[in-house]
Amino acid sequence: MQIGKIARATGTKVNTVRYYEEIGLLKPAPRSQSGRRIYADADVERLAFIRRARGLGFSVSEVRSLLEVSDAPNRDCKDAATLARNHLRRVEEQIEQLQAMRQELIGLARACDGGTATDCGIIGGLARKSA
Amino acid sequence: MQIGKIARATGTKVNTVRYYEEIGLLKPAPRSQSGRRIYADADVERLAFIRRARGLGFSVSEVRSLLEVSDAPNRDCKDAATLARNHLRRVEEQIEQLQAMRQELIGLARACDGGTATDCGIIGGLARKSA
DNA sequence: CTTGATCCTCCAGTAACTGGAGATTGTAAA
DNA sequence: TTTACAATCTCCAGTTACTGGAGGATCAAG
Repeated sequence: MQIGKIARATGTKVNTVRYYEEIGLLKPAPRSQSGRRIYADADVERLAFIRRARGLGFSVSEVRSLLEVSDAPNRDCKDAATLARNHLRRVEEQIEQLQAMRQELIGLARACDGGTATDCGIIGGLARKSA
Repeated sequence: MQIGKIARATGTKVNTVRYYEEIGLLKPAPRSQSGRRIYADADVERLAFIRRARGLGFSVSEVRSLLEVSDAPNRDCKDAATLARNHLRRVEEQIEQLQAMRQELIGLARACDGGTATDCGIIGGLARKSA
């Protein structure tokens, strides 16, 4: 299949597929006579794997590591497990940060009574130390 | 005061202060004879405002708008309120997304029994559609 | 008079794509 | 057969919000 099809099959943009090849997540696809990339079913699976990992927030370099493990079936998966655990921790930290932001934003919004900027709790809250 | 001091006072890097000037969040600071930027107390407050807004996740362009409102004391603050509400919604969406990721990651991690890559629930979970 | 700390400007790099220009190639209808 | 249109190709610039560094001036202290 050509690039458009594998892109559609995995919910990826065509440019992104080429980008993944460029950075080595996908190996260079063989070409047709006219130079178009040709993909096999296995490539769809690999790309889907990449997309799922990215969708879970793994960085490209982490995905690279995950693919390495995946490509070596006999390999111990502890690297993958470590990656996943660390990533989970990061995600949880982000959640906490965002929840703190949320609380502050709610506080700010509550302090806004719809008057002028001087009286506005949002502007005022940002301007004073006790945000 | 010079740039190092205002930077320290607001927990900003020196380069970042210059960057904010470059993109117009701070107006060009007057210079000493030798060309060094000179700041007043009001600039500390403005920079602190910027930092707090950024810390709450507002984008630079949103901060720009918030500053505009803040700079026009008689202006109706509804633009600021709208910005804050929209931003709050974005933050909440992000929290939800991250929580979904978190659940999936926990599921993946649980499926890993520490064996080889072939049997690993992490690799397997990423490889199969039902992640 | 020489450190060492600050400051200056300019520029490149980060992450992970995304979009577009300009040129081919493939296909299908008129 | 021509003509149109879709899909592909390569290359390159732009996005966000900084961050870090090179290379060079300036300043205060000892």
